[in-house]
Amino acid sequence: MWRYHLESALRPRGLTYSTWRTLAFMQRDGDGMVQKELAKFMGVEAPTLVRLLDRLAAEGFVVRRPFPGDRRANTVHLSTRAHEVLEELNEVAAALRRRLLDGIPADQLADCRKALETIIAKARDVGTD
Amino acid sequence: MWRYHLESALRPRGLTYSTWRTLAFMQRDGDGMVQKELAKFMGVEAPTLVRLLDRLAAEGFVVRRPFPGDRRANTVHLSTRAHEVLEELNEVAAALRRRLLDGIPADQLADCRKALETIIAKARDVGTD
DNA sequence: AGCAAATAGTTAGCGTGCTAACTATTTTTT
DNA sequence: AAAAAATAGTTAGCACGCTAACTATTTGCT
Repeated sequence: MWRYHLESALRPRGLTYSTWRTLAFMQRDGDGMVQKELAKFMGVEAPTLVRLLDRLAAEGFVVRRPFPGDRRANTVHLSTRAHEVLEELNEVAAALRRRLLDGIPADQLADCRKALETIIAKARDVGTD
Repeated sequence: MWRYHLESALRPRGLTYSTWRTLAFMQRDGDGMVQKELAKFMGVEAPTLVRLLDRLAAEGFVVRRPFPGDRRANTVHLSTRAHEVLEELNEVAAALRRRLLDGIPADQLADCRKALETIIAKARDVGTD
């Protein structure tokens, strides 16, 4: 539903939920990262990121540059246009988030977060035993 | 992660997470339903269900039968083989669920559920205003 | 009765996730 | 120094979610 409600703001700007999410991760800390790192940061496999970047590059939101020191690798960078669009969209996303969480008691949210993080930790363990 | 950990039990039986989920919904209450109803019950669009049923029918897990009284509609039914496989898989899924939730305080889980349900309710509202 | 609108199911096509397999480069081993 | 193994990125192909558009039937209107 989160995705769904954002679509109306994303589509007219030529983005989908996943391409927007990619830009958001880059903005947060990933600008200049090598693809492999960004994929891990986003929790996505390398081929998935390749296609997202292909689209973003075609639309002029992202540039791939050769990584000096390893000719296999690219660093990825946000265009100025990407920064502009992100600024608008971050506000839309924040408003939706506020709206969805509004009125939920803080301790309930805290418990929820705690429970979910525990589940995630346990799930990570399942493979390794 | 839930999906991912179930895959190892599903794949050798010729199922994916989504096809298994379809069978599980049918077992729970959807056996004999018309496709439209089952889709709604599962929270999925009609064309999505069509493809899932196509695969399940091809593998012999499911049968479509004409719905008496409306020649446009089919009812869908589990095969006996589907019932057998479901029995095994439900145990696997229950074990995983127990394992993931084990040790999380009951009140934390209750708060989590409450918070998430509130968010879902709010999200449903977003469209209608 | 007869035409318009709605409905059940389907097909077509896009976006995103995955794994497997390929190329080009880098690192490690011998 | 040469061969083997590992790594970054990519391509190919599958599954599944969606919307849009089509067919066949049913329902509703006049």
